[in-house]
Amino acid sequence: MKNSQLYKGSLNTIIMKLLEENGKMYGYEITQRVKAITLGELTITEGALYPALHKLEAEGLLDVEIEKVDNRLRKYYKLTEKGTTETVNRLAELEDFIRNMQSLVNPKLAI
Amino acid sequence: MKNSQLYKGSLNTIIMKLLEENGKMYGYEITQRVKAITLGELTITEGALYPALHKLEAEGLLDVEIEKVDNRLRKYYKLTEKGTTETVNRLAELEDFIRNMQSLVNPKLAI
DNA sequence: ATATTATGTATAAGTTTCTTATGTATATTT
DNA sequence: AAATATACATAAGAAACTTATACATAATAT
Repeated sequence: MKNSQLYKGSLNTIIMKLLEENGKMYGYEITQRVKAITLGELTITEGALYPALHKLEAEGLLDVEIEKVDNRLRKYYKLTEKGTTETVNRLAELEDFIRNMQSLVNPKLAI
Repeated sequence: MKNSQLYKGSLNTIIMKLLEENGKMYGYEITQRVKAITLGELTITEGALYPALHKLEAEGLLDVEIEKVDNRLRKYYKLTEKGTTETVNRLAELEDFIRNMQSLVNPKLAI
């Protein structure tokens, strides 16, 4: 909600990294996990999350598996083989991005 | 051009930081500086840069000053007082963003 | 000499990613 | 009984970008 513009473009990478780490997760779980990890600073909205999950699935990067828990629906997502490969690339891109941003804003500490 | 989606949303912060550091710069100079600092990894396109500069000016964060050098036009931009204050906020947001992203992708190293 | 590249600014059309708002449904807490 | 939490979904609109195009001068390469 009050997230800065900076997060724009990073949602897919966040989702894929969490799935790589946890095997499988469902949408609501992802939102809660992100909120916990960032100490409430980053709130992923449903309007951003669900379309993103559907798109990653359509691209063949995620597989979905439906479960019913406590009479409520859950859609568990996990990385496909292609998704696992792509996650490696995305994380490398993220590291480059962070390094470049640090070079730009803190030239003294540039590696 | 081949920049990853991750850079989306970071252009304003980059521009403001460079202006804070260098006093005044013109558009083309900004693109070249960014390319140099990131070792060619980040290329800012004109289609992104000029509208961004115009918007920051319209918001009262930048002042512009036209000069003619070698018979060619240059528009030098510099931070207004308001822009200088806002730059401090943006850089703080960027640090939070980077910290949060590192927490997400590298939980072990979380601070 | 002339064609390409570099310098310098600008905008318009279209895409992607998000926000905001709304909708549906069940379980739990107040 | 009402509000909050859990769980998914989509549609309209905003914002930031990409891609393409346009104009103009200076420098370099063929």
